[in-house]
Amino acid sequence: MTTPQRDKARRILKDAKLYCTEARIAILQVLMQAARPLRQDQIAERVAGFQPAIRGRNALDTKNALNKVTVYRTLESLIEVSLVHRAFTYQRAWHFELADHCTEHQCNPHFTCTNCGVTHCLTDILLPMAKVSQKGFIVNRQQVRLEGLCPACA
Amino acid sequence: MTTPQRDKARRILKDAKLYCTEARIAILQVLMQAARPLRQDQIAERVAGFQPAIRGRNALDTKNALNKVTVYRTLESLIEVSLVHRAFTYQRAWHFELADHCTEHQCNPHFTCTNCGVTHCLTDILLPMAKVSQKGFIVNRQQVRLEGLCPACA
DNA sequence: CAGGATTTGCAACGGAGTTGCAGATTTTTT
DNA sequence: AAAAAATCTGCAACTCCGTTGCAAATCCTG
Repeated sequence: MTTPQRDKARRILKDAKLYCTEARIAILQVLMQAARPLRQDQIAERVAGFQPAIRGRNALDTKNALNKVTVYRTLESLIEVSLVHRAFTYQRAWHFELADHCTEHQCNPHFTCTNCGVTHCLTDILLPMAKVSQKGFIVNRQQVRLEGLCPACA
Repeated sequence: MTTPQRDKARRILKDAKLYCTEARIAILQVLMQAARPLRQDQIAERVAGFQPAIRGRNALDTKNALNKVTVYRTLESLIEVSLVHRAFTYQRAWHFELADHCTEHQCNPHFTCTNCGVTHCLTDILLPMAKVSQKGFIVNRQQVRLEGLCPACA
């Protein structure tokens, strides 16, 4: 099975010097298609819906799902090579997204709707970096979290 | 036992229409004395060191400590009346501080040292509120998280 | 395609937040 | 001041999620 997107995922992984495993390819594709940061379980869920069956011990499983530990470690490896990063939300579980529009230093604000709970990455804003005048602090990273109502719930 | 600070704590609780319990008084005092956001266990630890013994089932306990559930619910009640709020850190456990310098809408950035792990509330800065131009988002709250090296570790 | 390097799944653990409930405290009423 | 009502506290037990150990499966390289 080969599709343009799948090939792209493979290339990305190759460039990052990571094994091209089905799990990584699938998760990367899910993130490429995602419009917003996703939780691990949401990622697993979407992977399960994928066409090319993930070959693994449970390949024949109707759900075709990845183990949560696998998702966890896969994301870990993707984060390590800076392809993915954790979004910074009001919710308890971590959210993940491609590190596309963001630098290590600063990334777009993450907005969480207090009504529906969905988190969005607001790619059109970037707050200025904080200028810390207090003695001796060295800031390496800044993240902004917003809370309110999303268009659908407002 | 009565001290100015203790009396102040009582008054605050009274004004907030909360029962003046030993747990609330003690925790409020700990937060008033704290220079930075604290985790629940840190709060419990400090309460345990307090002079006026917390009268409770375990009053004679050498540790004179509060149950974590009590700390949890006490903080919850203090948050509900806006006396306290959760700081927004890079660590997994929540941190609490008096809602002194902050409004519900916007609070000072929280800085976490990547070396020693300590979190500070940088009271001298306030980033402008994000202007969300994306269609239809209503922002009610903004929080900023900073990461880097604190003066002691730099 | 064999063999070593990595990854995956399972099971089991860990930290931190939560809940139910009975008994203890605080406040209010009498 | 005592009794009643309202609220809190501690205990035990649970949930959610992230994390680790280890053996089996998969991926890459020669």
